[in-house]
Amino acid sequence: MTESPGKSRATPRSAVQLSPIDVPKASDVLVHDLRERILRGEFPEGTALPPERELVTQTRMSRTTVREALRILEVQGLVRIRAGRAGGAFVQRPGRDSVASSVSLLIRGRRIRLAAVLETREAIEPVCAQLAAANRTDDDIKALKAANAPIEDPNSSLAEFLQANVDWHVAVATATRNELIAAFMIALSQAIYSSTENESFIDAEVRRITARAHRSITEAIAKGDAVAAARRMTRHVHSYAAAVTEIESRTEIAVPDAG
Amino acid sequence: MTESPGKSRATPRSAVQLSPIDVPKASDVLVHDLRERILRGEFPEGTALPPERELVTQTRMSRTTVREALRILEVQGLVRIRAGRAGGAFVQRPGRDSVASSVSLLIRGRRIRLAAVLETREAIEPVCAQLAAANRTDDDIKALKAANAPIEDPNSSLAEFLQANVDWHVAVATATRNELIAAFMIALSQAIYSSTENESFIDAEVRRITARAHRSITEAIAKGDAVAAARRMTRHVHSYAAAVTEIESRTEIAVPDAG
DNA sequence: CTTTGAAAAGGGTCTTATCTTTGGACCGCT
DNA sequence: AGCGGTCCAAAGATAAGACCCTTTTCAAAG
Repeated sequence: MTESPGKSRATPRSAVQLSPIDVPKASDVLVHDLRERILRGEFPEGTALPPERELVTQTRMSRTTVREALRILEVQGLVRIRAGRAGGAFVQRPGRDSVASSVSLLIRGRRIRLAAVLETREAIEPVCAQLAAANRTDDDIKALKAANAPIEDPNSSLAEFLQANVDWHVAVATATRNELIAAFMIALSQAIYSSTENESFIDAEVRRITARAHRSITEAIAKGDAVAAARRMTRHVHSYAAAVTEIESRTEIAVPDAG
Repeated sequence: MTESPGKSRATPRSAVQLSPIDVPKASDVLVHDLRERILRGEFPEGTALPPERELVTQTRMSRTTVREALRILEVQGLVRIRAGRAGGAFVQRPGRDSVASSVSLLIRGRRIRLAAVLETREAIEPVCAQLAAANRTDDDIKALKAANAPIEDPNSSLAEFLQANVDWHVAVATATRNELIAAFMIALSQAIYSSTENESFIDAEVRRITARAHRSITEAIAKGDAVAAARRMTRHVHSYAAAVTEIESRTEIAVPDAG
C-alpha cells in the first residue's frame, strides 16, 4: 500500500471518528430484557410468562423471534418450556445442573484428561469437607449416612454403588452450605462418574475401602471436626486419584486411542 | 376402591409397568447428533457446517427446526454463527467462557453472596498457585509479570487496576496447565470482578498491598516453590476476603436493599 | 490504483398454516 | 361411582415460503 510519506495511517478524508457500533439481534434484545428481569427476581420462580402469541402482540416481534428468545432462555436454564394446554414458559432459577452441563461440555470438548479432573477434585473437596464439618445441619448428616448405606452393602450392584458414591459426594457438597462450591463439586462428581462407569477396577476391595473412608469422613463431619474431615478427605480422594491414574497410564499404552 | 384384604397399595389391575417415555423434539435430535459429532472431534475446530438451507434439504427438517438446533448449539458454545456471505455456523470447542457464564448466572440467579464466592476462591486458588508453581512455563511467568505491571504502577486507573488484577489471577490459573481448574478460577475471578467493580475501598493502600502480594507469589511460582506459593496465595485471598466481608457486613446494615 | 456499485451468498425476520400435545369437560355405559 | 370414549380448546412444535439485512466479492468506472 503506497502511502504519502510521513503518514503511517490510512488517509482519513474526514476528521469524524466513530467506534464500531454493535447492532444486536432482535431476539437477543428480548433475551436480555427477560433475563435481567428474571435474575432481578421480578418474577418469582414458577411464574408463567405470557404465551408466545401473546408475547408477539406485546413485543410486536414475530413469533420466530419470540420463540428463539425463549429457546435461548431455556438452554440457559432460566425458563422451562412445556407443550400442550396450560403449557408455556415457566420461570426457573438456574441451578447446579447448568454449571454441571457446561463443565461436562468443557471436559468432553477439550479432551480434558480424567487425571486433570481428579486433580481438580483433590483441590476442592478437602476444603469442601472442612466447610461441611463447620456448617452441616442434622439433615445433612442423615443424607450422608443414607447415601453411604448402599456402599456399605456388599450386595448392591455396581451401578448402585457408583450412584451412591455420587450421592455421598453431593451430600458432602450440600453440607457446605455454599451453593457455589457445591455446584462445582457436583459438576466434578458427575464428570468423574461418567468417566468411571465403565471402569472395571472397582472390585470388592475398592468398595470396602471406599465405605470405610466415607464412614470416617462422615463421622468427622458429624462431630464438626473440620481438620480431621479435611485430612481424611484429602487422603480419600488422593488415593482414588492415584489408583485411577495408575490404571489410566497402563491403558493409555495398551489402547492408543481409536478416534 | 374395594381391595382384597392384606393389600395396602392401590389396586394395579394389571401387572405391566411402563416408565414414562420421553419423545424428543425434532430439533433436539438434530442438536444431539451434531453435538456428539462435534465433541467426538469429527469436525475440526473452525469447520463450517452446511448452510441452513442445505441442512434443510439434507435433514428434511424445516428451516425453523434447523435454525433452532443451531441456535442451541451456539448458546452451548459449540458453534459460532456469523451472518453475511461466507457466514454460517462454524464449529467451536467449548471454552472457559461458557463455564464462566453459567457460573455467573448461578450466582446472580441464586443470589449467592459475595462472601460465598470469596470462600470458594479461598478453597481453590491456593491449590492453583501450588499447581502453577509445579507446572508453569517461562511464558506463564512472563504473563504473570506483565499482568502485574499496571498493578505496580500507581498511576493506572481503577479500571486498569481491576482488569490487571483479573488478568493476573487468570495467568496463575493458566499456569496450572489444568484447563478445568483454570476454567473454575476464571469464572470466579470474573464473578468477583463484576461484584467489586463499584467498590470504593480499593485505595492506594490496598493497591500497594496487592502489588506486593502478587509480586511475592509470582516469585514463588517462578522459583517453583509450590509450598510458598500456596501459603502466600492463601494469605492473599484470605485477607482480601476478610476485607470485603467486613465492608459487606457494614453496608448490608446501612443499605437494606432497594429491591 | 482507488472508488464505487452491483451481485451473490448467507443468516435474520416475518407471515401463515398445520400438526401435536395436553388438560379438561361432557357423555354415556356399566 | 367408575370408567372409557369423544370432543374441544389452548399452547407449543413444525413447516413452507417470502422477503430483509449483512457481508463478501469482484468488476467497472474514474
